[in-house]
Amino acid sequence: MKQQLQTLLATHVARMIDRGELPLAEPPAYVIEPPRNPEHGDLSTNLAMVLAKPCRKSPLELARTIVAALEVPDFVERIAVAPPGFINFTLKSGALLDVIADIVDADARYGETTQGAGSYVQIEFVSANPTGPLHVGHGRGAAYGSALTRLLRATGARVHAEYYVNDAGRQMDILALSVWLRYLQMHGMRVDLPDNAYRGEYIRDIAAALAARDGDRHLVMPALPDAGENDDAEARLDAAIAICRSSLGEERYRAVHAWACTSILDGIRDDLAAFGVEFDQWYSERSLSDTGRIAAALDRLRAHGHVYVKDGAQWFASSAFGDEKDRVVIRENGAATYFASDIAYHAEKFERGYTRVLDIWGADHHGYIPRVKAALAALGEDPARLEILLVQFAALYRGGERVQMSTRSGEFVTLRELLDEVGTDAARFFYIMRRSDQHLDFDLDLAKSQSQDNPVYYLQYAHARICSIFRQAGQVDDTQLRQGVAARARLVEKREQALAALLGRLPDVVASAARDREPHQLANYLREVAVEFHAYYNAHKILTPEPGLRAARLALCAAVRIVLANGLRLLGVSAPTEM
RNA sequence: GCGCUCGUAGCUCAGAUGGAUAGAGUACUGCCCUCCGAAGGCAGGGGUCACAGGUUCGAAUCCUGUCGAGCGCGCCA
Repeated sequence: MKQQLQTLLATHVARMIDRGELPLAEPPAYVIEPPRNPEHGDLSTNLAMVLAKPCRKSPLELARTIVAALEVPDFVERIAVAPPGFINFTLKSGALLDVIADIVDADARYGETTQGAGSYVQIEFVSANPTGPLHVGHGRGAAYGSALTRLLRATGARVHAEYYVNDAGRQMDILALSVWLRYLQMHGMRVDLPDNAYRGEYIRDIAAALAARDGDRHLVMPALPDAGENDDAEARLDAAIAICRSSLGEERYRAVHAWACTSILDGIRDDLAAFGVEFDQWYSERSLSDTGRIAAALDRLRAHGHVYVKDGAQWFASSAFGDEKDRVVIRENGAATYFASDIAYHAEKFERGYTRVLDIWGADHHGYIPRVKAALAALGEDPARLEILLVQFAALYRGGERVQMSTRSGEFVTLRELLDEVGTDAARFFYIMRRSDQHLDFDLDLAKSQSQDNPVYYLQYAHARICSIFRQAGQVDDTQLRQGVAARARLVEKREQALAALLGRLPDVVASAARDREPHQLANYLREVAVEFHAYYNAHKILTPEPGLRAARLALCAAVRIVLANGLRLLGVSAPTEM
């Protein structure tokens, strides 16, 4: 109905433009949406007010002119003009209830649209360094990216979800060193772990598993440097890595390195699977250099004249493309920087032919955006095709105090711990119910000990309650459900009309949440549906003795259940039939 | 210092490409199970939308400034 009104108004406006009644070449941007106050009708448009300025007429007068020339569709009860110039449509009550038939017909597919059809989207998220288990900070990006993937697919888009694995670089060397030192300790050697190495308990587990697999094959006396040799802790760490490499030899070092990496990656995969997050591809950073993609990307930049040498290093002239300064891509020691990998990775993404590339990053990386966009521009690509979505890290609170987290020190709450405590459903919903680009205070005590208060239970309860009603009602087969749908005109109560109107919004909400990259819009909407349903349930008896009314109400309940189930599924939250 | 993101009820947050009387959860108070699930419902108080200007029919929303908060500014990843 909304769409019919949209086309009606659109053709009307087009006609006015053709006749020269409007001093415009293109139709203006107006909206048609349900007004906040239901007393103003079922749908409302600001068309006249938007036209007022270019027409130099009063919006009220303009609205009257438009309405007078508008033919009233058969599903509209009346059209009213209200100050300062709204045009309000009140639908016939039967028309509002038609959505129940649509919902029951579409069933699991209700909420899907075609606005994203033909688009091919790549979405990269989480991409946490495999140097330790995922913690609760990563959970937010995981929940967000996963929900967004589902939302985009619901609009008909093809979506390729990807995890970029940082399996190269210094962090991984530190990890390998940390595992090796624990391994040595396990074999009775008296070696110390540097403070800035990875000290989490999981390092011991990996070392133990390495010992179980390889025995004492990596048992070599290291020559660790004295603490006093160098004042800089990071430099001492690099020296330790060098000693680790030379002590083990390249082959054994690679074995330890690979073991550490895959061990942690396996854990991350398991955690994400338990969290309901799936990827189509795990893209290895190491593969970029192995396949020569980094060199190729830098060659492309060089060919365009955007790379120069200074102080022995190679620089990309990113400041010519809006970045605040130029960036090193090849260090003086000949090693490529992380940024160089990222250039190659994004160049490769663009070559794959996506209509849209989405990166979901922690907000602390926001300063990184200009240089990546600059690189794409320098490569001759359109940076606007890359959309970088920032997720603020959740600030953790325990006992009213902020929890400081550090992967290296091993002091953090893992995603796995969170899932064990509150479950996947509560955790996912907790993350998604707020805008992801805003700071989030994650109260662990609340999430863990008082999980009853978590809003997700409110939604799931509504779903379970409906399922319970159907159990009470006995066998309601497809034929009976259709009879109830056919009898929907019996639903004359205000709450029934309001509920039906609300259910009709799901496709719009899904489309809007996908378009704005804001899954929380759907979470808020579902809460509204649950509120409306619980209120309805308390006000009116569903299972009345009167068969026709009872069937109609059951049909409405079935529609609510479908909306809740579909919406929750898009957020990655289960819809239990009983709790 | 520069840049990015913000500032809405006691607390945590919504507010749909600017719309009609700014909402919810929570907390507090009082009601509602002989009746389909009380993990629920109903009712109540609580606001100078940080502050000051500007844009226009209309601003929490857009622009400028001030104050305040978080984050970022490496040949780290």
